[in-house]
Amino acid sequence: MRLSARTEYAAIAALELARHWQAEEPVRIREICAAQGVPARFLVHILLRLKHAGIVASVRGAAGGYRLARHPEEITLEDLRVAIEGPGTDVAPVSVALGQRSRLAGLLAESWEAAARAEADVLRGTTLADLAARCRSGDAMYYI
Amino acid sequence: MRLSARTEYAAIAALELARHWQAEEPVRIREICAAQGVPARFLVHILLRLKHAGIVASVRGAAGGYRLARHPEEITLEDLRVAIEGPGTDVAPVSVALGQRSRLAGLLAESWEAAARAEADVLRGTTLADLAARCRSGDAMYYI
DNA sequence: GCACTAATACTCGGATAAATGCTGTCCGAGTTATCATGG
DNA sequence: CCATGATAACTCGGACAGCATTTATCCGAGTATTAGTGC
Repeated sequence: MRLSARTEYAAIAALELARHWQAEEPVRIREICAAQGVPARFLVHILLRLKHAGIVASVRGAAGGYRLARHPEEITLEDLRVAIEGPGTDVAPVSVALGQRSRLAGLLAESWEAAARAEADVLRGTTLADLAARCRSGDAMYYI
Repeated sequence: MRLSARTEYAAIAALELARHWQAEEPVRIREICAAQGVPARFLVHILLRLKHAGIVASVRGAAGGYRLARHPEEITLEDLRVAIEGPGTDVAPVSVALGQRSRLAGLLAESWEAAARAEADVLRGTTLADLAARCRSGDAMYYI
């Protein structure tokens, strides 16, 4: 239920990259950290994971940095979450295991997973493009 | 996103108690463990938390045990979750903290919390009575 | 048959320990742009 | 003006340490039922 700091940092960094989507030059880690207050040495490894997941692309060497590998509209918060935490995360491993022999535990496993699906659906509905747009135009409209 | 084993065990135990809701005598820990394969010494502390949360009532002494403190229809999976994990669990503490100064992080904090709310809503819609009923009558009807 | 005592079975709650994962740092290596220097 | 080499800036990736949380286990204490024992 609680997000790991890694995942949060990943989203912050990715959203920062989304803001610079139109720019030519890649964004350096130092810039992200300066703007958002994220520990730099830690962010390195996070961006590395995002790169391996195909969400982010990197440019090496001086004047290098990171940019989004796909259009911001095609990257959702759920993408970022599974990129960091891995897809193999069972929501309720104990219930699933016990559910092999106990009908009761099996029912619970289904319920937990239904809740997790609801959460994932919401995250899948939020793209980086949405957030970037709301970030620019003070999103007073969302607070009616 | 991943449930703690404690929470899963709590739900299993509570659902087992719900099945014996109509019985006079309380259910002993050993019976729950025998039926569901939960470590006994661990379940003691879990039931203690559920008791402090007012979800479960205990009868001390020989022939003692546990029973639900409320009607199974008035106990949801969300109740069990907050009883075990505590209500003070921020979903995205980092984003909330950074959101004080960064609009970007603030937007993310809202998004994470919206997803968490969706999940909590599903859990709030599932009562122990529901699950107990489905547990008795082989719930083939749910698999259309 | 009755009162009293001992044994038993259960809950209560804290202390403790091992395992695991999270968070963050450090360091060396690889890669590229930039700049200085010499021809 | 051009070529070459040094330097700086950045990414890559593993190793590692400190810390917190999780997952139990253990033990003593409290409480009520039950069985036994003596009168």
